[in-house]
Amino acid sequence: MANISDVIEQFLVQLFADSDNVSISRNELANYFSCAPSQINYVLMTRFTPARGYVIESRRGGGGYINLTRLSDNRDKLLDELVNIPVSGGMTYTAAVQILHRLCESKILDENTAKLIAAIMSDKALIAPAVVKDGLRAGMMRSLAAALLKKEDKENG
Amino acid sequence: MANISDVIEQFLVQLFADSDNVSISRNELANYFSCAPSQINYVLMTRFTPARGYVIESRRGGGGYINLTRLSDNRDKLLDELVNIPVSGGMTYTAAVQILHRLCESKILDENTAKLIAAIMSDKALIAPAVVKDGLRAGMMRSLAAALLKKEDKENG
DNA sequence: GGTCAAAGGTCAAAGAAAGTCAAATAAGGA
DNA sequence: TCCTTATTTGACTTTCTTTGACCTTTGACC
Repeated sequence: MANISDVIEQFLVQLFADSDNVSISRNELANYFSCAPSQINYVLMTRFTPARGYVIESRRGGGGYINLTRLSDNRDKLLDELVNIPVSGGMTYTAAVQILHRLCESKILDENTAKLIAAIMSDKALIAPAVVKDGLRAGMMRSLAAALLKKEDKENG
Repeated sequence: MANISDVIEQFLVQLFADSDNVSISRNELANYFSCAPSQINYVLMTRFTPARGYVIESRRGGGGYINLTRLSDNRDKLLDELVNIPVSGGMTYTAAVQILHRLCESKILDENTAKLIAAIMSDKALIAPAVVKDGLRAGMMRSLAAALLKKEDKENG
């Protein structure tokens, strides 16, 4: 445990003792640990991933911040998978619709919302060369899963 | 919430609690918040935009003022506009979020759905060269609007 | 009508965060 | 040892905010 990354990780984990939501300033933290600011990004990227049940939001500029949310551990299996889906694999429109359907069955989405999302992910909506559409959809589905995980979590206390 | 802009925004939003019309004096406000007068313009320009459903009128000179009006949206007009939005114009993520916000205010979307859609339209979700993301979002928003219109249609027989 | 002070408007530079990326280094395993 | 993977650093970028200098419009007063 001699490396800074692990120390910073532990520090952050402790901040989660009180709450499931932690807000930090990248520069402050870097300063506190006397490391490069980008080291913070490294820690977040490798340890506070959606795969491990964290969602990160941030904002630049004056008054900027990084916000970490911890998700509860009884997450939906499907969402967990989706959040990690490799973009390189791509996702056809048909596959996306099937996934949306499954999410409806699990009551994670309602039909209405699923329809809207399907529209947004349709070939018609995605104005780009055909070859990249599948990749786009995969990325979109991943973000959707992350957002759903966060929502699910909030609802389940 | 460490930045003044957000604080001023909140202050103004509260003024809208009573009425859809708010009149302010730029200098007074700047003085009240101990900031440069042009800071007020910045807040107005970034937060009280037409995309969010606000209209601003102002007058210079002695007895000058800035008048903010919050529009109650005409649902169908908003969707009609969106359906026809030119993709070539593109749409930044910020603009997209503002539009989603308006759709919520018009009860066309609920907050939850809006958040999900925002996630799908985020820069992170759209894995593509930066230059094409705005065009993609415009296309996605258009499809969303079309889907919403269809839904409304069905609901209204 | 001309002058002037009182507003508000514009714009660009500086400042404040956070993000990205790649090179350099360290740690582990075959 | 040699190769692979993980960490550390730092230069550079992007985004958002703050500030200030200068511009334009308006109305009051002579």
